[in-house]
Amino acid sequence: MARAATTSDVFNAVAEPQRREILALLRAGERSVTELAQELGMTQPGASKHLRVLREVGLVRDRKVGKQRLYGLDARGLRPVHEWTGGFERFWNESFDRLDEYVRDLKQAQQEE
Amino acid sequence: MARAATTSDVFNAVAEPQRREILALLRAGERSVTELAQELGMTQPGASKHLRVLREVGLVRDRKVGKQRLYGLDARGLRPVHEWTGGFERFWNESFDRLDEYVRDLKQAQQEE
DNA sequence: TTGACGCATGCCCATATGGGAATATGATTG
DNA sequence: CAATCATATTCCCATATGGGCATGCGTCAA
Repeated sequence: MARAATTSDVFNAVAEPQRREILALLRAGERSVTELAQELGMTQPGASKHLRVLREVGLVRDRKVGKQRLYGLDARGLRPVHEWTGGFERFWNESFDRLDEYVRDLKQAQQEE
Repeated sequence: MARAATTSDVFNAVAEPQRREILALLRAGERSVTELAQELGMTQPGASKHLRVLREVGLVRDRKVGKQRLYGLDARGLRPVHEWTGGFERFWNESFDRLDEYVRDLKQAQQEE
């Protein structure tokens, strides 16, 4: 099968560093493709492609303004990701005396291999 | 270049649905590879491969117990993902009267295309 | 030592990139 | 209509899967 299509869900769309940069930049407001490309140091086609992915999963919206196309953030799709990871919060906050002990045991066990 | 290696960072590792299932299941406690495979309906090699990815990005720890290998959750790596998405919280919570209006404008603009 | 069991790997395949370059598409202006 | 600007697409390539299957490897029991 190969990997899931990056356009299939938000998790995949956000797995790409440059796309995360785009989203971060769009927090400051709408941008045209060229502006995005310049500010993030990518080519215009490159920006377009990433924007397409983001658009298809609904993380950005585009709007035509003259011959430009302004892209804006629609972060609602990130909420599921935030909530999913949030479901693990108690695990990374777990009292470290227990976690550290656990990790220590692991290392010891591995040394004994 | 092709896509970034899934073992390169947590975002990629978590982009795979089955790997998210594994992590979710491990919240209930350590599991052997076979147990995981059975409970999630995947083959043993399949489980092993996903576990390897998770291990390489540090989301799980393994421990030898007899001829079994117990995998346990180490969710600390998920924190950056949670925080990154958290940086968009105010955008998805943004007063919907404004967002809805924005979206409405977008749709209208698109119909006029 | 020989099996049997539990996992990890290696192979092969089909698929989905992400990047670069060239080009098609759309829209605006003269 | 022609020229130009802003984007989107298309090709082509190298790479990284994820899945299925067979197999190697380490461990424990008889």
